[in-house]
Amino acid sequence: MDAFFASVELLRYPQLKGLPVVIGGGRRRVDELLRAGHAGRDSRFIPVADFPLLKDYVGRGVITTATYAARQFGVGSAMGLMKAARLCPQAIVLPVDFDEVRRYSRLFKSTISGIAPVVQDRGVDEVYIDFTEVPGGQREGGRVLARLIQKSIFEATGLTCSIGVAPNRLLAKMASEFNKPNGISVIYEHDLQSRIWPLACRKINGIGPKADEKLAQLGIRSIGALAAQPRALLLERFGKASGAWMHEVAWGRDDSPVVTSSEPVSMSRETTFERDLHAVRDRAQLGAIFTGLCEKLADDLKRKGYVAKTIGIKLRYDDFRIATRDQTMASYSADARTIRKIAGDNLKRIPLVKKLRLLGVRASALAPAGDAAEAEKFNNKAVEEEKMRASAAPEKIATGGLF
DNA sequence: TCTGGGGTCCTAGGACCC
DNA sequence: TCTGGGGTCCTAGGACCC
Repeated sequence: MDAFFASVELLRYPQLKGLPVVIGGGRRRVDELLRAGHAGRDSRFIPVADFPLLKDYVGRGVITTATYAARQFGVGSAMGLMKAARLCPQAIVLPVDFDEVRRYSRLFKSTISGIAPVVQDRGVDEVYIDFTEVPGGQREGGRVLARLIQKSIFEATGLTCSIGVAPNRLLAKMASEFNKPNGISVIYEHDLQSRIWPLACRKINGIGPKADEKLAQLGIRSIGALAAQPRALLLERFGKASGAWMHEVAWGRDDSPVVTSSEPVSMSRETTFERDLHAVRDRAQLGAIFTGLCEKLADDLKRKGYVAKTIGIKLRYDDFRIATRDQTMASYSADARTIRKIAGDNLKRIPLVKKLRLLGVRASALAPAGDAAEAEKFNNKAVEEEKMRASAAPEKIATGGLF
């Protein structure tokens, strides 16, 4: 989806069309700003630089999405809002409306599923679609179906998207960037040299800043240059798995399937404080935040019908370093007090000398709530049986084992 | 002027088991 | 004086993605 979060807001406020708008986490909501002295104007649309309480409003937020008009000024995703305000003082900042975003997300995804059922979720604003078995999916190399999907999404939501069509997911993802916004691009296998190889390595989904830097140090800047490397060199520099993968993707090869459903691996809640907190001096405040996170996490688990066996915590110090601690419990749980207890134990295992910036709680080793109850019963039964065996034949335990 | 929140996957070492 | 070869599970950290 094109500039998804921002586009959703433009549906609501069409008068903002063409203006630089950025969506990001503001700490103060619009109604608070009204009270703060903007009653005479429509405070929703006051340029960011005009806020007397700019810092309070944007806080430590970052940009989730910027409209294309805002991108002209060099602002973009993941940039701090304070920095964005300097680069583009006339930008209008709106908070993220997650409910609305999720609503449109469901809407565009169900529109796609109605046309092409093999769809893989890739977050709120992105999917992979398998055209292979869709009637007409091969016409004009997939362009006809892509056009139909684009049109149907626009009719259902009023939102535009960009579609890349290719023989595999890797190339389709890159192709989707070629013609933004509201574009379609079709890539064939024989386009590899002319259209993929000139691109920067960073354009490969899976090569991030670290790998890119390492490649640059080896003088490898384009995908073509990467493809030209001896496989052995990549294996040596990036390890067996990553090296082999890099070689494959540079040659446009990817046989990963479009996966239509999957079980969640973890759920988490985390929050960055308005100011850095000290473990001792701000103990009470920290404790309340911590408990709140555990309660939210327990809620999430219950609402989605999962229980967890492992509870983890994460904290970020004022110097941005991260520490995590995990603990696996004897049984599954989605209970807020249990989570709080285990998370608290985890926290005690981390030295808290520096100030903290972020605190998070994570549940992993998940199981569907019903299954886990069954598994638990089974486990208890197994444990009981083991005890029975042990008491029935203690000498076997004593001599034990193979020898 | 700093730098969100929610995820997945991988690696590497250690405990423990057969 | 010298100590295998599997396997699984757990933990901590890190890269990467939307």
